[in-house]
Amino acid sequence: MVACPPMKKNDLYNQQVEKHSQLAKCSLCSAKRFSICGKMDETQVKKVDSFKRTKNYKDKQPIFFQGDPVKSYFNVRSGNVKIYRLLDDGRMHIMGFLYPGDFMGLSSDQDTYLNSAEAIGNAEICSFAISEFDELNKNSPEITKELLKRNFQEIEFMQKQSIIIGKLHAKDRLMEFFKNISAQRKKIGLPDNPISLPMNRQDIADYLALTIETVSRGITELKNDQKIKMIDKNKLYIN
Amino acid sequence: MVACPPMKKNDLYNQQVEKHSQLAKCSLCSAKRFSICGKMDETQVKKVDSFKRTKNYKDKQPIFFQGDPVKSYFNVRSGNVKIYRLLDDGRMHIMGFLYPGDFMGLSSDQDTYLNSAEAIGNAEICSFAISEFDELNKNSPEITKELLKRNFQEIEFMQKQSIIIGKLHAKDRLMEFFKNISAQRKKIGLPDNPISLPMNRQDIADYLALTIETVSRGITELKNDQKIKMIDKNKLYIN
DNA sequence: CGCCATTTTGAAGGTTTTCAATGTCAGTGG
DNA sequence: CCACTGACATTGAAAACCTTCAAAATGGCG
Repeated sequence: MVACPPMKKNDLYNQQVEKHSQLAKCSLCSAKRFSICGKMDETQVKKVDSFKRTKNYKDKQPIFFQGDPVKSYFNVRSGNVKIYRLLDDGRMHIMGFLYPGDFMGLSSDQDTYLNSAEAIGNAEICSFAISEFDELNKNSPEITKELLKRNFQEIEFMQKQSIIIGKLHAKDRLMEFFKNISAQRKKIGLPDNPISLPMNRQDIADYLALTIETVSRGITELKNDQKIKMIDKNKLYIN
Repeated sequence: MVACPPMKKNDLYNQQVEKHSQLAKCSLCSAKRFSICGKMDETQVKKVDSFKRTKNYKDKQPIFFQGDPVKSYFNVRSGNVKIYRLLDDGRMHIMGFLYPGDFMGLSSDQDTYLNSAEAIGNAEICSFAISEFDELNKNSPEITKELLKRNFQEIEFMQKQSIIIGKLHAKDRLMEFFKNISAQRKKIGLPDNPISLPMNRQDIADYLALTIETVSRGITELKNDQKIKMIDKNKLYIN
């Protein structure tokens, strides 16, 4: 039910383009100040710069799969990522959407990923071998503290999300979803209104625990209620 | 919607009975091996023993309120606790039920509690002033590591829970709920079948995002389907 | 322009909620 | 001892909301 089946990896797997090392330099990273790397001192950044790998992913390209052994952690440098789990019956539940600066891949003590991750649109993702990152973390209370803080923020966000999914009607879930995107965009220096939706309707449905039809109808009704104004299919004002 | 109103504290607030210090000693604590304290060395336990306070709570007695300034962290020594949030419209969403050994009160960088906590039945709860606990934590990588691990476990549990709430029908949510209780009981050395339900039907409803009527009907159907066998109202076999 | 994927809309059906009533049980007092 | 009470739980019927299945509309791209 909640457990997960072995996954069929799609054809896009391992087709990411490795970025030229000069362009990938941490000093040029626009996501640095929202990233864990932003909490590192110069020596640590230099070290990260040496062992990290940066790749370009295209829309729907997988980053890792649930069930695969954990070999790397990842940081979103640009673009968006969805974290999801496939259920036994084939349905998908999306745990969250990541933005530049978000870190992924860590877990309690599992040696396999519990969720899958794939790019939404073009995305640049840095990866860190666990041994090298753990080494860095072990010797840096600052990094550990930042990880702990991000964990708490994630727990708090998930608590809000569980209320949204558990207690709100479709229209209200959508409205909260748009507000969350707006807040996230503000946090990373993007305009918070209007907002763009990097994901498609099916992804929104799988995230809010609705069907694509209910999402579509909800958006139509929010438009009619003047709560939002669609600029195009993936861009909207929040009133 | 997801934000929280100021709460009316009920009459039971501040009526907990402080436990005689001899009985409360950490060396006599049956929850120690499931607690953070179980990861501490002798010196640290001695220190905790000196600054902790242990109180007895009765059913429905509040431990802390959402919106109150964070002054302490807490550890469940015996009994059960519910962590919940009150919504603007008065509805309650229960984030989780705690068992002996569970730690609560930490947050990302908030100075107020985001959730409320209250005892379910009789419970013994230890409290630690944040300054003293933070001091201990700061100087102990072992404690920090344990906190980080517990955080990850919490995130992973919440991910499962969001799938349960978002994707399963009432009967299946209930079944997963019973299995989770069973697993939790096993973890702390209680018989995992039959299980007892410390919380009432309304709490189950507020936890699983259902109504009390749907919970009641679901249990009746699970009985008819021979999935469970009720021993009494709050005790059941899982088949 | 035409194709295909995505999105929207429609109508019927299913699950849960709501509102209302009944049932159960432990505690209390006559 | 038994009726009464109040809290909690169960059951019933109608209504609300969402899903399902089906079809039409939209939009990007060769």
